[in-house]
Amino acid sequence: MEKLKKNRRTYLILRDVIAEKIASGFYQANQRLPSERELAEELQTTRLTLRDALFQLEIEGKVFRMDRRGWYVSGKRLSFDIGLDKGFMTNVSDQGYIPTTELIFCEEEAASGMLAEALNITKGDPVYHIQRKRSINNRPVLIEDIYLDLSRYPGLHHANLDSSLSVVLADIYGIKVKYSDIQITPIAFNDLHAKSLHVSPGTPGTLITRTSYDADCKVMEFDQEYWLSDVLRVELRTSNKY
Amino acid sequence: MEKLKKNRRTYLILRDVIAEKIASGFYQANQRLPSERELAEELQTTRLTLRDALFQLEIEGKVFRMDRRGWYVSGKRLSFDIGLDKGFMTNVSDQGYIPTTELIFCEEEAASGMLAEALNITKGDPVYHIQRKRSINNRPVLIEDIYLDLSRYPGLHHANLDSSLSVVLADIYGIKVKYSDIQITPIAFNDLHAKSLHVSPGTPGTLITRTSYDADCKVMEFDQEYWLSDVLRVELRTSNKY
DNA sequence: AAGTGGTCTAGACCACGTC
DNA sequence: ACGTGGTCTAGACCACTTG
Repeated sequence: MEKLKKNRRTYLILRDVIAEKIASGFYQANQRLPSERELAEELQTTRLTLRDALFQLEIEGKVFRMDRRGWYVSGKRLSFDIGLDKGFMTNVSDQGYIPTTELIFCEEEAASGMLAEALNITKGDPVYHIQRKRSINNRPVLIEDIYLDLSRYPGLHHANLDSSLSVVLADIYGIKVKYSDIQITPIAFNDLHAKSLHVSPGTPGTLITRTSYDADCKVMEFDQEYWLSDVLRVELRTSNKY
Repeated sequence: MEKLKKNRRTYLILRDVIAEKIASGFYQANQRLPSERELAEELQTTRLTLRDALFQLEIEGKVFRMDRRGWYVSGKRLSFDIGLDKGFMTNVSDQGYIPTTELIFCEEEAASGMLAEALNITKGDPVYHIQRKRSINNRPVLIEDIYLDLSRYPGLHHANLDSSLSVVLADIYGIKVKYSDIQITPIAFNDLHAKSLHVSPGTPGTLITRTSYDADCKVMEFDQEYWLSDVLRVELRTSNKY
């Protein structure tokens, strides 16, 4: 590797060099890259400049980090059709990946003002808060917070929450989603959520917020999904309004 | 400003200090922050660490950069309801901001393979390519590429493309959008698009791709919008499927 | 012309993951 | 215990924007 020019966007050149090695298959999907010090030496540059190049590739979704574990080559993005209510597990396995869900906690708590508004209840009312971590091929890719109006779902504590919640609500309570209001916001992971996903605080994320309504147009659940941006592509078809 | 501890995520502390000054109104929306060197001195740190803090705030959407011009405090995000086909101009002005559109170019070109597929025509067929830059309160926030099957829209060259394209298509050709297929993908700005928006290459962006269909379910247009992530929140309601 | 942000150098120590 | 990535220092020059 010959010496590159100084002070002239070296990191963009390095970015392209590494991107090319990924495109050509020299580095394979999900493979760990050599250590930063090795790569920097191989490319005749400093660690700092090399890291700039890797950050670029990270934002582009071509590599990802596991905090303090190293850099890995990203796989294909998950295509997430938000109009179908397919659920995470089905959606991921349909695309040939292995999904897993881990329940982090579920507990009763008093509704905050924001939650009360979202669930259309009174502040301080009991809500059921479920937090789950979901992975694709063993890589954690999203943290999900689900909030339910506890008075609507007596005995929910006993249900198995590792799989699809909508199946549970349909089977036990006979309640199905009619439609949902959804917000998609680009965000940065905060320190807590970042830690859960083994990434650095500030990693680019996509927050998908969903308020689901049942056949009576009553709020069924309020849901916040914090996705790592590089794994995701959202798809949808607008409804026909004519 | 007292001296902070070494080697201990100083930049996260600095991030919070600056975020607090923004939240408290000490720094107002759209105001330019002091120069990096000034801020670093004021906060008793190095420019590099200070920049780490600013990058964090950038990913969080709390500040933004104009390339080589400095750091600015972000305003409220634009809420973009993707189900309504309100159009950029109306949408922005409804939320109290001033929208502008600048035509960068429009030209006839031969369809690439990808385009031919999207427009359901044959590779090499003539397409009309329109590129526009759109701004909110004078800040450029998105680059838009529109592709049209030229054989469907004879004489399109003469139309005024500064305003709404859908209005043009409806008024002149009597064609209206029935539904659209949409993809939302987190991306990084490439060097070209970054330059157009006065941001650095690699700035986080959101690509919204839209294929619009008319009443006969024929493709009307294919559209790629490259948004700066920090200005945007996408909203939608899933269609009722029961 | 001055000042700014953008990039880069050549180191260093720390906390954590892995063995 | 070792190596890794994460963070930080104290500079420097360049390209560009602004006055």
